[in-house]
Amino acid sequence: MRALAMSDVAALAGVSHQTVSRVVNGHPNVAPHTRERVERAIAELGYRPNASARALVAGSTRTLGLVTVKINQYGPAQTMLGLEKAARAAGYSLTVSILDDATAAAMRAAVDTFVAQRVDGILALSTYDDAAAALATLDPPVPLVAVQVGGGEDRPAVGVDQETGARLAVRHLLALGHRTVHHVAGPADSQEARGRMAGWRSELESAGAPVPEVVLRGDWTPSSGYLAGKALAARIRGGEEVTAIFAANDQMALGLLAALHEGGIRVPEDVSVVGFDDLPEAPYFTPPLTTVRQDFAELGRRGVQLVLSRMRGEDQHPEPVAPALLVRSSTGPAPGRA
Amino acid sequence: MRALAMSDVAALAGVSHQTVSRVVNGHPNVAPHTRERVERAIAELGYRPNASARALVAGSTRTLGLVTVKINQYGPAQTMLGLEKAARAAGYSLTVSILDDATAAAMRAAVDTFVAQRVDGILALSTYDDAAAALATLDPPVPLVAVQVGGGEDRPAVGVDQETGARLAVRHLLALGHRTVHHVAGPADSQEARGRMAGWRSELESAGAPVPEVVLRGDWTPSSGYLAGKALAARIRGGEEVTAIFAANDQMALGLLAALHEGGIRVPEDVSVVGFDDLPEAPYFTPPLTTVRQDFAELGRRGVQLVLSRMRGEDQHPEPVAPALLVRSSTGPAPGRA
DNA sequence: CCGGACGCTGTTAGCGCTAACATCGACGCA
DNA sequence: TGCGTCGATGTTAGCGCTAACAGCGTCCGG
Repeated sequence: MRALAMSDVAALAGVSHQTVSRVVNGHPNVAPHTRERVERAIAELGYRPNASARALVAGSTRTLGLVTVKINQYGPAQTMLGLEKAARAAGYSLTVSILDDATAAAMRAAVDTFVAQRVDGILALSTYDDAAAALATLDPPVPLVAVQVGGGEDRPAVGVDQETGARLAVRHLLALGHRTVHHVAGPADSQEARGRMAGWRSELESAGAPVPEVVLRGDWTPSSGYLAGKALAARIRGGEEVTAIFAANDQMALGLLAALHEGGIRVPEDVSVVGFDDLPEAPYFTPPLTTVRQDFAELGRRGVQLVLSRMRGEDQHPEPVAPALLVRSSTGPAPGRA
Repeated sequence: MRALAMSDVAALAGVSHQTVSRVVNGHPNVAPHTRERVERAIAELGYRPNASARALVAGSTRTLGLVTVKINQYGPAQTMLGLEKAARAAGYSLTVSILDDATAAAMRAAVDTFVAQRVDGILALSTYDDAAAALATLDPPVPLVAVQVGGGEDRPAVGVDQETGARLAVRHLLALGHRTVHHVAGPADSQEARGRMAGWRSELESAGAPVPEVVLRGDWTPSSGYLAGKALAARIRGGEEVTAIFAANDQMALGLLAALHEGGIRVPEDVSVVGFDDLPEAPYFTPPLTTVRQDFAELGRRGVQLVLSRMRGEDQHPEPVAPALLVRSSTGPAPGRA
């Protein structure tokens, strides 16, 4: 049983396969009643043109490839949604490859598969240095754009402006009268984490506030935030002045909150906490979390827009997406200053 | 500038394109030194075989399509990861289509695109009735398996056993001495939500416990759980006996926890709460949440296994995946019974 | 020393489609 | 009326690949 082909439709409609092709592709110069006969035949047989054959002759699959790493985090997952939606809106399909870790070999294999599939463009989503390094060694014959990771030299990229986001958080805390802001950072090998840390530091510096040691470099998980919270609680009980904490993401902020709560430290009365990401759960943390929101849908849109423009040979350099601060109840005036 | 083809490699290696094909596909009967020459030429040019051309002649793209709806929830997102991983492990690529809503038209369009792309099999992931209904109207020329949604009549499907999961939760609560268990349900049009509700009810019935009215049919969001919690807190203050609550997912349990906390009701001293899903955040809720865990990786594996077996023409009917109860600190003995 | 088998390689056809060119009839204008 | 034009349709080639078959040299057994 051979699959349905254009010639089957042609036979049923009593025309040549080329006429069917013209109807399918909406060419002009087809007599209305011929077009109608062909359309009826298509509907009757349930015919769908074979994309492989089309791709073979057209040299384009109208497909984009997405490689991504460690997508269990909220941010990457949302970005992926945004990318898929934007791709589909532009008439492209998305083929995904979700890697466990960003080794150069795994990246290379994924990109290789995409190249073999003749995707029209490739999107790489990750914030880890490993991924960035692996990307740098790659030179696929189609445009490759990095999402949420500065691609290095001349690799085109889109991202959210982490530094600005962090500055927003710190500025908010300083405005509330806190003398300084402690930071629970993300992993050292994440560009995103470093961006947030850089923003935190530079905002403190430009406000003339002291820059404390980073409390802990977590791994984005609630559990590492919990560890940081335990350490911080001990220091506070030891008399150290810690009144404001900026956690590099909401999940760590959650762990932090739990540890602080256990340690009998009240948020926001004793300590203010800000996160980053705006998880759907964040408004229901105890207390509801002040955080920085990233617009992942917009990021996805720009990512797709950038590959498409590269495919057209344009040399566009999009602006980073601006994040926004959402103030809820986990932040308040510095103690003794209300 | 034409893209690299097999003939370019053949020319460089001084052989026919068919010999290149044999090398690429690992056929025997190629002289070792010829093979080596060809391999060198491939490496030198960075040649990758054109999957479209292969698919055209072989009739198989080694690609699976995944349609899914409302993937912002943790469960579906994790399942998708599991599916991608399992597909890649089996040597298949995954093309995804993430719909905003499960209208029949959108589903049909997505499946149509997959058929045009000549995917070898299709996976449909959703728990909503809309999606199930839309699926029922579809009859693609390749196997279509439903994941996490009973496909109806003869549509092959894999899923987690929601009912058993719910019974686990209820049994745990009853064993702690609670007279009965209240339920904060998920949306009425979700099969998953109904499965959890059915398990809750039947476990209560078989234990001879009274079956209270469902507190509220939420929409999986923390915010709907919060509403339920507000209502419940009011009823408790009004003197009603509510000591154990089973929320249909962790996010709603989180909202519930927040509302209970605000209402001055202690968990687990006054009320025990169980969720469903085991979010990464769940151990860090206040208090850490007892919940039911679903093994999404396993679900993904079975889903892929099922399509593949269908593609081979087998008629396999896999068992549902068994969930497991994780006891943390949000559940305790019924008040006055410690 | 010859014929058949076998191992290696090349040639050919065809997968389903689109672009380019060919054909054919109708119509308008001189 | 004749010819050019144009619109509708058909025919052909070729995209890059694999399967099937053909050719050709080598080696072994009788």
